[in-house]
Amino acid sequence: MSDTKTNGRIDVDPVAFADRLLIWYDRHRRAMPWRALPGEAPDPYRVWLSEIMLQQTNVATVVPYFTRFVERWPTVADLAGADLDEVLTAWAGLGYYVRAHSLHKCAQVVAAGRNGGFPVDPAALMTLPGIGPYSAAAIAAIAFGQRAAAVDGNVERVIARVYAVEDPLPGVKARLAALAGDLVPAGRSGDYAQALMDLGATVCTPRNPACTICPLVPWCRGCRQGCAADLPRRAVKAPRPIRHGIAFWIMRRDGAVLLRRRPGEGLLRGMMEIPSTPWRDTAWALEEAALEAPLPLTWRSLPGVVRHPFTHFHLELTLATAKAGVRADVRGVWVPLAKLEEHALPSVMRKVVSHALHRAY
DNA sequence: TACGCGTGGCG
DNA sequence: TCGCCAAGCGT
Repeated sequence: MSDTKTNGRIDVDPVAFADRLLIWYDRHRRAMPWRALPGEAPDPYRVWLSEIMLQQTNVATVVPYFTRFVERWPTVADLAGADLDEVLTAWAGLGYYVRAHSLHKCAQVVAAGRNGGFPVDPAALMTLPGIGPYSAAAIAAIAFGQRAAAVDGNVERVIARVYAVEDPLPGVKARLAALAGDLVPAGRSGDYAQALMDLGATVCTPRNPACTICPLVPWCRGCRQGCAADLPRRAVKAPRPIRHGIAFWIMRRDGAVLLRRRPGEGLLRGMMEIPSTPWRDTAWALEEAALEAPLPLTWRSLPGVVRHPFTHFHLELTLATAKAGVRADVRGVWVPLAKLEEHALPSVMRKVVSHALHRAY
């Protein structure tokens, strides 16, 4: 037996656990643009940038964004010197846009600091915008070799299975973090953090975990009990309501379309949008919606609906279109069709553009 | 503590 | 098609 039950708690030997995991990691290490090669010193700027982008976001999605960012802004000082709107435009499509605001702010704080570099320990990192408990620990471990437990969704899942924790998330978060903290080895902290996350992403997956090839099987109570795939348990979530709106696709005679910037707080903060009615629980009639339009024009409904799922509601947008004169005076910015990509349009608004272009004529 | 905050992939 | 889930943070 590799573990013993004591006081209802499984006792895992941390040294053997970490050794086995690191051997697996050395064999299966996946190259990623922000990862240093073995023996190479990591770049804290790239580690930080990747960790912010990877918050609730898959590796495959992040890679092209990360590459564009470091090509355009190779150092934290470069990023600090960029305009916020440039950063928002480069971030467009990645989601959770408050991260882009925090990223820019954090770069400015760090670049203006005494040594122009990132702080080294988790507590100091936590004081920076956009860096919470997970990111602070991950950056400290990966960039600076500190012994810190980076506990993300992957690690929570692995730990819940190893210890067969039946209590549901999010209530059990603190306990999982404590268990994870007890297992962090003294050496190779960065490799250990990345190994545990890689294992969660590729072997100890949410559904159909590959227990037959898992290096942690000797210690995994969830696997032995056959309940690994059911863990971690989660509290039931409230159903997402549907909200409705009408978006106004306004084409000027010279071929430009009206965009406007969303407020600096709330959903899609600071991003550009096709103007629309407020998004509410009931559908809009066109005559009623016209009162919310940026200009008093003659509207025509386009067939079809643009659907987009947000975290806490589903949006259904229909489109109304109209033509405006070149002298139309309105709050917003007129953008030629060919230049829409140069603006910070979130995915839902790209869907609106696509829908309008396919249905308008 | 619980909620607001995007998007894409997968079964 | 749909619900779940992802290298979470801020309030």
